[in-house]
Amino acid sequence: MPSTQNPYHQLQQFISAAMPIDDEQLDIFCKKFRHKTTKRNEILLQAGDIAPYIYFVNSGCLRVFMLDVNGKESTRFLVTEGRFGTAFPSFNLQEPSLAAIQSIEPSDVLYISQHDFHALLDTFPGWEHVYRISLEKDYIASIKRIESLITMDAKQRYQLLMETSPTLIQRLPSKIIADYLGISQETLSRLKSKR
Amino acid sequence: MPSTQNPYHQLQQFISAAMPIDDEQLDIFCKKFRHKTTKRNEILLQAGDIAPYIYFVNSGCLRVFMLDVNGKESTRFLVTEGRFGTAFPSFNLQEPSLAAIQSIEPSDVLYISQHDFHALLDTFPGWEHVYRISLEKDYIASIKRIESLITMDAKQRYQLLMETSPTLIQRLPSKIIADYLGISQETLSRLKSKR
DNA sequence: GTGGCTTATTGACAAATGTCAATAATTTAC
DNA sequence: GTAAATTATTGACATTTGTCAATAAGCCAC
Repeated sequence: MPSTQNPYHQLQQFISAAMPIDDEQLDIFCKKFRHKTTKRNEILLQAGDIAPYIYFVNSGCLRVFMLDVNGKESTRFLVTEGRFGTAFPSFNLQEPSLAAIQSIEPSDVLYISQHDFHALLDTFPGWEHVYRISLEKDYIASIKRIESLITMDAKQRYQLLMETSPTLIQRLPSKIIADYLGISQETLSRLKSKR
Repeated sequence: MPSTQNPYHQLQQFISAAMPIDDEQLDIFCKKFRHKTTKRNEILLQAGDIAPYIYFVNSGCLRVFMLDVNGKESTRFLVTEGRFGTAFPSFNLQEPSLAAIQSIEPSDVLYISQHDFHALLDTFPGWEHVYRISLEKDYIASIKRIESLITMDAKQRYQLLMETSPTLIQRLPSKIIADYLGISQETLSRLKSKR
């Protein structure tokens, strides 16, 4: 696994594929990120705190989830290898987060503070462009999720997820898949058994 | 109503408040947009077509909605005065749209092609920044909508909408509010009567 | 490897929401 | 202003999904 040798390898690939940048600048860019490995189920952000960091996942999986007063969890977002993720409303607006962040697998991540992240936008002319494109993609993904939630029933949403992200379903415990789909664990279990 | 005198007035306000720009440049910017008034229920984009335009609403209200095989409509997005809106995935990726766009009130709008819109990003240095900030806001709004859909029941979602957008509820037919909340018209009617 | 904890499955039932139909109220178009 | 169309409400019932509980299966830590 490359990340054990150079934790910045994947981020370097990501950035240099997205915008023209020379090696020296790329190094300066990446060094703004710090490196961390996490344990299974480690909490990276408590609900109620202000999200200080955005993460880039080298390996593993982060989960952004909410916990209601009855203890019911709802997974808002899942972040796997090669992707950025955080509790976005909190990170962006620097207000207390409704959601917590947890690494559901032992993970290898880079992270950068909100201040440094925004400083990159000023320092690297191409970065605002790359970030904007990335926002467009994330926004489209969230629109598609809204569509599925308002137009599909539980079974259709599960089938859609099987088509679009079969690896997620294999990889994650089904209680988390159920949370993500907005249905109960029992309903998901029944969907799976009844064809 | 200012828009009857100068249809660009509101867009000028919007842009000059968001980025430093002199009057001449502002004029060049705004003239990339064309002006149109719509009739009630006029369809601006058919589902299946590629969204050519993004709209800026001077007055009235646009609705981005999906229609399933059984004729059930689901409202994905509502766009009111002073806001940009389109069938975003289609406009951005230039692929056929799952959603249609309709002006549910007689409306006064500006519109610009995808090509011209992106050309503005190159021509006006500040515009990429303003657009990025706007994307962040829209993305956050969509995350909050996902949260409400996966954590709240119909009554809670309706109460939330009453708190955050009371004017929308007054202004739009309740069948559209119901579509937007992802519930049936009858369920919404019952929620309203039962306190 | 074993014990203990977490997760998954299944059943019985309850609650929420949808569907269909009939009627009432409202709005629109002319 | 009036007729026609659309929208809203309400009832009866069906369906979906959730909840609780019991058990089974899987997995993790030591």
